[in-house]
Amino acid sequence: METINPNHTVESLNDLLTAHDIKPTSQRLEIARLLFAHHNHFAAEEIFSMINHGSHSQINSASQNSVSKATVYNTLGLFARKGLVREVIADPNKVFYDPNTRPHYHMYDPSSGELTDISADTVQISGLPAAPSGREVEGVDIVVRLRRLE
Amino acid sequence: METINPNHTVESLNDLLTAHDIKPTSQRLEIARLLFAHHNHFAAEEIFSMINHGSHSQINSASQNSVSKATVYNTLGLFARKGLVREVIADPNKVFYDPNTRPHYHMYDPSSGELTDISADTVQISGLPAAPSGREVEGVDIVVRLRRLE
DNA sequence: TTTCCATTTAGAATCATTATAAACGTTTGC
DNA sequence: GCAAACGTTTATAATGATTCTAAATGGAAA
Ligand SMILES: [Mn+2]
Ligand SMILES: [Mn+2]
Ligand SMILES: [Zn+2]
Ligand SMILES: [Zn+2]
Repeated sequence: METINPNHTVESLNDLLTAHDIKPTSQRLEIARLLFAHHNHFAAEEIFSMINHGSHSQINSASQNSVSKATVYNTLGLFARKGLVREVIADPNKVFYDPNTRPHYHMYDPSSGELTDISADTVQISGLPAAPSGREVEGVDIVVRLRRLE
Repeated sequence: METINPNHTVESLNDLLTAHDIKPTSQRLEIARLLFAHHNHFAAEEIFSMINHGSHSQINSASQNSVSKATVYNTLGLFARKGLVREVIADPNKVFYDPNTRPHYHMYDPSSGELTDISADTVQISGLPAAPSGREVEGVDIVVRLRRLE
Protein backbone atom coordinates (compact mmCIF):
# COMPACT_ATOMS: atom_id res chain seq x y z
CA MET A 1 0.00 0.00 0.00
CA GLU A 2 3.05 2.19 0.42
CA THR A 3 4.06 3.41 -3.01
CA ILE A 4 6.97 5.75 -3.48
CA ASN A 5 6.57 8.06 -6.42
CA PRO A 6 9.93 8.86 -7.96
CA ASN A 7 8.38 11.48 -10.24
CA HIS A 8 9.46 14.23 -7.94
CA THR A 9 12.85 15.56 -8.74
CA VAL A 10 14.46 18.20 -6.60
CA GLU A 11 13.73 20.64 -9.42
CA SER A 12 10.04 19.86 -9.65
CA LEU A 13 9.71 20.18 -5.88
CA ASN A 14 11.53 23.46 -6.11
CA ASP A 15 9.00 24.68 -8.63
CA LEU A 16 6.12 23.35 -6.58
CA LEU A 17 7.18 25.31 -3.52
CA THR A 18 7.94 28.40 -5.55
CA ALA A 19 4.55 28.22 -7.23
CA HIS A 20 3.01 28.26 -3.78
CA ASP A 21 5.03 31.28 -2.73
CA ILE A 22 7.29 29.28 -0.46
CA LYS A 23 11.01 29.84 -0.61
CA PRO A 24 12.60 26.44 -1.10
CA THR A 25 15.13 25.61 1.58
CA SER A 26 16.76 22.24 2.10
CA GLN A 27 14.55 21.53 5.11
CA ARG A 28 11.38 22.45 3.26
CA LEU A 29 12.38 20.36 0.27
CA GLU A 30 13.12 17.42 2.51
CA ILE A 31 9.69 17.61 4.13
CA ALA A 32 7.91 18.21 0.84
CA ARG A 33 9.64 15.22 -0.68
CA LEU A 34 8.46 12.98 2.11
CA LEU A 35 4.88 14.12 1.65
CA PHE A 36 4.77 14.00 -2.13
CA ALA A 37 6.86 10.89 -2.73
CA HIS A 38 4.70 8.71 -0.55
CA HIS A 39 1.01 9.19 -1.27
CA ASN A 40 0.19 9.19 2.35
CA HIS A 41 -1.09 11.17 5.28
CA PHE A 42 1.50 11.89 7.93
CA ALA A 43 1.48 13.55 11.30
CA ALA A 44 4.23 16.00 12.25
CA GLU A 45 5.86 13.58 14.67
CA GLU A 46 5.93 10.87 12.01
CA ILE A 47 7.62 13.17 9.54
CA PHE A 48 10.10 14.21 12.18
CA SER A 49 11.10 10.64 12.94
CA MET A 50 11.10 9.56 9.31
CA ILE A 51 13.56 12.32 8.53
CA ASN A 52 15.78 11.69 11.49
CA HIS A 53 15.65 7.95 12.00
CA GLY A 54 14.40 6.74 8.63
CA SER A 55 16.35 6.09 5.46
CA HIS A 56 14.91 8.64 3.12
CA SER A 57 17.88 10.72 2.16
CA GLN A 58 17.92 11.45 -1.52
CA ILE A 59 18.71 15.11 -1.81
CA ASN A 60 21.94 14.93 0.11
CA SER A 61 22.84 11.31 0.39
CA ALA A 62 26.00 11.89 2.38
CA SER A 63 24.62 13.84 5.31
CA GLN A 64 21.95 12.51 7.65
CA ASN A 65 19.58 15.35 6.74
CA SER A 66 18.35 16.21 10.16
CA VAL A 67 15.56 18.72 10.54
CA SER A 68 14.60 20.04 13.94
CA LYS A 69 11.20 19.38 15.43
CA ALA A 70 10.41 23.09 15.49
CA THR A 71 11.12 23.32 11.78
CA VAL A 72 8.96 20.32 11.00
CA TYR A 73 6.01 21.93 12.77
CA ASN A 74 6.72 25.38 11.34
CA THR A 75 7.07 24.01 7.84
CA LEU A 76 3.92 21.91 7.91
CA GLY A 77 2.00 24.91 9.23
CA LEU A 78 3.46 27.04 6.45
CA PHE A 79 2.62 24.45 3.79
CA ALA A 80 -0.97 24.29 5.01
CA ARG A 81 -1.30 28.07 5.17
CA LYS A 82 0.02 28.35 1.62
CA GLY A 83 -2.33 25.67 0.34
CA LEU A 84 0.37 23.18 -0.58
CA VAL A 85 -0.98 20.55 1.77
CA ARG A 86 -4.18 20.11 3.71
CA GLU A 87 -4.76 19.42 7.38
CA VAL A 88 -7.00 16.50 8.21
CA ILE A 89 -8.69 16.47 11.61
CA ALA A 90 -9.68 12.88 12.24
CA ASP A 91 -7.87 11.89 15.41
CA PRO A 92 -8.17 13.95 18.57
CA ASN A 93 -4.47 13.75 19.27
CA LYS A 94 -2.69 14.50 16.07
CA VAL A 95 -3.15 16.48 12.89
CA PHE A 96 -2.58 14.64 9.64
CA TYR A 97 -1.02 16.42 6.67
CA ASP A 98 -2.34 15.47 3.29
CA PRO A 99 -0.42 16.19 0.09
CA ASN A 100 -3.64 15.93 -1.88
CA THR A 101 -5.44 19.26 -1.72
CA ARG A 102 -8.15 18.42 -4.21
CA PRO A 103 -11.57 17.61 -2.76
CA HIS A 104 -11.72 14.08 -1.42
CA TYR A 105 -12.80 12.35 1.76
CA HIS A 106 -11.34 10.01 4.34
CA MET A 107 -11.78 6.74 6.13
CA TYR A 108 -10.17 6.48 9.54
CA ASP A 109 -9.42 3.45 11.65
CA PRO A 110 -8.35 4.60 15.12
CA SER A 111 -7.36 1.06 16.07
CA SER A 112 -4.62 1.00 13.43
CA GLY A 113 -4.15 4.74 12.99
CA GLU A 114 -4.70 4.27 9.26
CA LEU A 115 -6.18 7.16 7.31
CA THR A 116 -7.13 6.39 3.73
CA ASP A 117 -8.58 8.42 0.90
CA ILE A 118 -12.08 8.23 -0.50
CA SER A 119 -12.29 9.63 -4.01
CA ALA A 120 -14.72 12.50 -4.43
CA ASP A 121 -15.72 11.13 -7.84
CA THR A 122 -18.13 8.53 -6.58
CA VAL A 123 -19.50 10.45 -3.60
CA GLN A 124 -22.56 12.64 -3.84
CA ILE A 125 -23.57 15.01 -1.05
CA SER A 126 -26.55 17.29 -1.20
CA GLY A 127 -28.67 19.30 1.17
CA LEU A 128 -25.90 20.88 3.18
CA PRO A 129 -26.92 24.33 4.42
CA ALA A 130 -25.22 27.49 3.20
CA ALA A 131 -22.71 29.32 5.35
CA PRO A 132 -24.17 31.86 7.75
CA SER A 133 -23.73 35.51 6.80
CA GLY A 134 -20.23 36.83 7.16
CA ARG A 135 -18.81 33.37 6.71
CA GLU A 136 -17.98 31.14 3.79
CA VAL A 137 -17.53 27.42 3.48
CA GLU A 138 -13.86 26.61 3.51
CA GLY A 139 -14.41 22.94 2.89
CA VAL A 140 -16.52 19.90 3.63
CA ASP A 141 -14.78 17.14 5.51
CA ILE A 142 -16.17 13.64 5.59
CA VAL A 143 -14.59 11.05 7.84
CA VAL A 144 -15.92 7.52 7.80
CA ARG A 145 -14.95 6.21 11.21
CA LEU A 146 -14.15 2.50 11.36
CA ARG A 147 -13.92 0.05 14.19
CA ARG A 148 -12.85 -3.53 14.50
CA LEU A 149 -15.64 -5.94 13.74
CA GLU A 150 -17.02 -7.18 17.06
CA MET B 1 -29.22 30.73 20.63
CA GLU B 2 -28.66 29.24 24.08
CA THR B 3 -31.84 27.48 25.10
CA ILE B 4 -32.11 25.77 28.43
CA ASN B 5 -34.43 22.80 28.42
CA PRO B 6 -36.10 22.40 31.79
CA ASN B 7 -37.59 19.06 30.77
CA HIS B 8 -34.90 17.18 32.57
CA THR B 9 -35.76 16.45 36.13
CA VAL B 10 -33.28 14.74 38.39
CA GLU B 11 -35.45 11.62 38.09
CA SER B 12 -35.46 11.56 34.30
CA LEU B 13 -31.70 12.03 34.23
CA ASN B 14 -31.41 9.23 36.74
CA ASP B 15 -33.37 6.99 34.40
CA LEU B 16 -31.36 8.12 31.40
CA LEU B 17 -28.07 7.16 33.03
CA THR B 18 -29.49 3.92 34.37
CA ALA B 19 -30.83 3.01 30.92
CA HIS B 20 -27.32 3.44 29.60
CA ASP B 21 -25.85 1.22 32.30
CA ILE B 22 -24.28 4.11 34.17
CA LYS B 23 -24.68 4.29 37.91
CA PRO B 24 -26.04 7.75 38.69
CA THR B 25 -23.85 9.66 41.10
CA SER B 26 -24.22 13.31 41.97
CA GLN B 27 -21.23 14.23 39.83
CA ARG B 28 -22.51 12.29 36.83
CA LEU B 29 -25.96 13.81 37.18
CA GLU B 30 -24.46 17.26 37.36
CA ILE B 31 -22.49 16.74 34.14
CA ALA B 32 -25.40 15.06 32.39
CA ARG B 33 -27.68 17.92 33.34
CA LEU B 34 -25.31 20.43 31.82
CA LEU B 35 -25.17 18.52 28.55
CA PHE B 36 -28.86 17.76 28.24
CA ALA B 37 -30.30 21.01 29.56
CA HIS B 38 -28.39 23.14 27.10
CA HIS B 39 -28.65 21.81 23.55
CA ASN B 40 -25.05 22.43 22.94
CA HIS B 41 -21.68 20.92 22.29
CA PHE B 42 -19.19 21.35 25.08
CA ALA B 43 -15.56 20.52 25.60
CA ALA B 44 -14.40 18.98 28.87
CA GLU B 45 -12.70 22.16 30.03
CA GLU B 46 -15.86 24.16 29.37
CA ILE B 47 -17.94 21.76 31.39
CA PHE B 48 -15.39 21.89 34.17
CA SER B 49 -15.50 25.66 34.39
CA MET B 50 -19.26 25.86 33.97
CA ILE B 51 -19.68 23.57 36.95
CA ASN B 52 -17.15 25.28 39.12
CA HIS B 53 -17.46 28.93 38.21
CA GLY B 54 -20.86 29.06 36.56
CA SER B 55 -24.28 29.38 38.17
CA HIS B 56 -25.90 26.11 37.25
CA SER B 57 -26.69 24.55 40.59
CA GLN B 58 -30.12 23.03 40.63
CA ILE B 59 -29.66 19.62 42.15
CA ASN B 60 -28.09 20.88 45.32
CA SER B 61 -28.69 24.59 45.44
CA ALA B 62 -26.94 25.10 48.75
CA SER B 63 -23.53 23.66 47.99
CA GLN B 64 -21.26 24.88 45.20
CA ASN B 65 -21.37 21.51 43.45
CA SER B 66 -17.77 21.22 42.59
CA VAL B 67 -16.60 18.33 40.44
CA SER B 68 -12.93 17.65 39.95
CA LYS B 69 -11.29 17.93 36.58
CA ALA B 70 -10.38 14.24 36.63
CA THR B 71 -14.01 13.32 37.18
CA VAL B 72 -15.19 15.56 34.37
CA TYR B 73 -12.84 13.82 31.95
CA ASN B 74 -13.58 10.36 33.33
CA THR B 75 -17.30 10.95 33.19
CA LEU B 76 -17.37 12.30 29.67
CA GLY B 77 -15.28 9.35 28.54
CA LEU B 78 -17.68 7.00 30.29
CA PHE B 79 -20.71 8.69 28.76
CA ALA B 80 -19.22 8.38 25.29
CA ARG B 81 -18.25 4.73 25.81
CA LYS B 82 -21.77 3.96 26.98
CA GLY B 83 -23.37 5.74 24.05
CA LEU B 84 -25.02 8.46 26.08
CA VAL B 85 -23.13 11.21 24.29
CA ARG B 86 -21.03 11.42 21.18
CA GLU B 87 -17.55 12.76 20.64
CA VAL B 88 -17.11 15.27 17.85
CA ILE B 89 -13.65 15.71 16.36
CA ALA B 90 -13.68 19.06 14.63
CA ASP B 91 -10.98 21.08 16.33
CA PRO B 92 -7.43 19.80 16.65
CA ASN B 93 -7.15 20.91 20.23
CA LYS B 94 -10.29 19.83 21.98
CA VAL B 95 -12.93 17.14 21.81
CA PHE B 96 -16.55 18.27 21.82
CA TYR B 97 -19.22 16.24 23.57
CA ASP B 98 -22.58 16.11 21.90
CA PRO B 99 -25.73 15.09 23.79
CA ASN B 100 -27.39 14.24 20.48
CA THR B 101 -26.37 10.73 19.48
CA ARG B 102 -28.69 10.42 16.54
CA PRO B 103 -27.12 10.82 13.11
CA HIS B 104 -26.53 14.44 12.26
CA TYR B 105 -23.70 16.60 10.98
CA HIS B 106 -21.80 19.69 11.99
CA MET B 107 -20.70 23.11 10.93
CA TYR B 108 -17.59 24.46 12.59
CA ASP B 109 -16.23 27.96 12.74
CA PRO B 110 -12.72 27.88 14.20
CA SER B 111 -12.62 31.66 14.44
CA SER B 112 -15.46 31.68 16.96
CA GLY B 113 -15.19 28.13 18.23
CA GLU B 114 -18.85 27.64 17.41
CA LEU B 115 -20.00 24.14 16.52
CA THR B 116 -23.57 23.88 15.25
CA ASP B 117 -25.75 21.02 14.14
CA ILE B 118 -26.82 20.16 10.64
CA SER B 119 -29.92 17.99 10.56
CA ALA B 120 -29.50 14.67 8.82
CA ASP B 121 -33.00 14.99 7.38
CA THR B 122 -32.08 17.27 4.51
CA VAL B 123 -28.66 15.82 3.76
CA GLN B 124 -28.13 13.02 1.25
CA ILE B 125 -24.83 11.19 0.93
CA SER B 126 -24.22 8.37 -1.47
CA GLY B 127 -21.30 6.55 -2.96
CA LEU B 128 -19.27 6.06 0.17
CA PRO B 129 -17.25 2.84 0.03
CA ALA B 130 -17.95 -0.09 2.32
CA ALA B 131 -15.73 -0.83 5.28
CA PRO B 132 -12.72 -3.04 4.55
CA SER B 133 -12.93 -6.62 5.73
CA GLY B 134 -12.64 -7.08 9.46
CA ARG B 135 -13.94 -3.57 10.05
CA GLU B 136 -17.32 -1.94 10.22
CA VAL B 137 -18.43 1.63 9.80
CA GLU B 138 -18.93 3.17 13.21
CA GLY B 139 -20.25 6.42 11.81
CA VAL B 140 -19.95 9.03 9.13
CA ASP B 141 -18.85 12.45 10.30
CA ILE B 142 -19.37 15.51 8.18
CA VAL B 143 -17.86 18.80 9.24
CA VAL B 144 -18.51 21.89 7.15
CA ARG B 145 -15.55 24.10 7.97
CA LEU B 146 -16.27 27.82 7.92
CA ARG B 147 -14.03 30.84 7.72
CA ARG B 148 -14.58 34.54 8.00
CA LEU B 149 -15.54 36.09 4.69
CA GLU B 150 -12.43 37.74 3.22
C1' DT C 1 32.54 43.12 4.07
C1' DT C 2 28.90 44.57 6.91
C1' DT C 3 24.21 44.79 7.33
C1' DC C 4 19.71 42.91 6.97
C1' DC C 5 16.22 39.70 7.12
C1' DA C 6 14.39 35.20 6.82
C1' DT C 7 15.03 30.64 8.51
C1' DT C 8 16.34 27.27 11.68
C1' DT C 9 17.08 25.70 16.13
C1' DA C 10 17.26 23.97 21.18
C1' DG C 11 14.82 24.20 24.72
C1' DA C 12 11.11 25.95 27.59
C1' DA C 13 6.24 26.58 27.96
C1' DT C 14 1.42 25.45 27.10
C1' DC C 15 -2.60 22.87 27.19
C1' DA C 16 -5.70 19.14 26.72
C1' DT C 17 -5.84 14.80 28.28
C1' DT C 18 -4.49 10.49 30.83
C1' DA C 19 -2.32 7.93 34.58
C1' DT C 20 -1.44 7.16 39.53
C1' DA C 21 -2.52 6.17 43.90
C1' DA C 22 -4.79 7.63 47.83
C1' DA C 23 -9.29 8.98 49.99
C1' DC C 24 -13.98 8.33 50.10
C1' DG C 25 -18.62 6.16 49.84
C1' DT C 26 -21.59 2.68 49.15
C1' DT C 27 -22.78 -1.97 48.84
C1' DT C 28 -22.23 -6.75 50.53
C1' DG C 29 -21.43 -10.53 53.69
C1' DC C 30 -21.79 -11.87 58.08
C1' DG D 1 -24.57 -3.00 62.72
C1' DC D 2 -19.82 -3.72 61.26
C1' DA D 3 -16.13 -4.57 58.23
C1' DA D 4 -14.30 -6.22 53.99
C1' DA D 5 -14.85 -5.26 49.18
C1' DC D 6 -15.67 -2.48 45.46
C1' DG D 7 -16.61 1.42 42.70
C1' DT D 8 -16.06 6.38 42.48
C1' DT D 9 -13.84 10.64 43.14
C1' DT D 10 -9.91 13.30 43.79
C1' DA D 11 -5.35 15.87 43.89
C1' DT D 12 -1.53 15.61 41.61
C1' DA D 13 1.92 14.04 38.48
C1' DA D 14 2.87 12.63 33.92
C1' DT D 15 2.23 12.65 28.93
C1' DG D 16 2.43 14.15 24.33
C1' DA D 17 1.42 17.12 20.67
C1' DT D 18 2.04 21.58 19.63
C1' DT D 19 3.56 26.44 20.19
C1' DC D 20 6.64 29.95 21.92
C1' DT D 21 11.07 32.24 22.76
C1' DA D 22 15.13 33.99 21.90
C1' DA D 23 19.41 32.97 20.17
C1' DA D 24 22.23 31.17 16.16
C1' DT D 25 22.74 30.69 11.32
C1' DG D 26 22.94 31.81 6.55
C1' DG D 27 22.17 33.72 2.44
C1' DA D 28 20.98 38.11 -0.16
C1' DA D 29 21.62 43.03 -0.45
C1' DA D 30 24.18 47.24 0.21
MN1 LIG E 1 -28.82 6.22 23.65
MN1 LIG F 1 -3.08 21.73 18.41
ZN1 LIG G 1 -6.39 12.47 1.82
ZN1 LIG H 1 -24.24 17.79 17.22
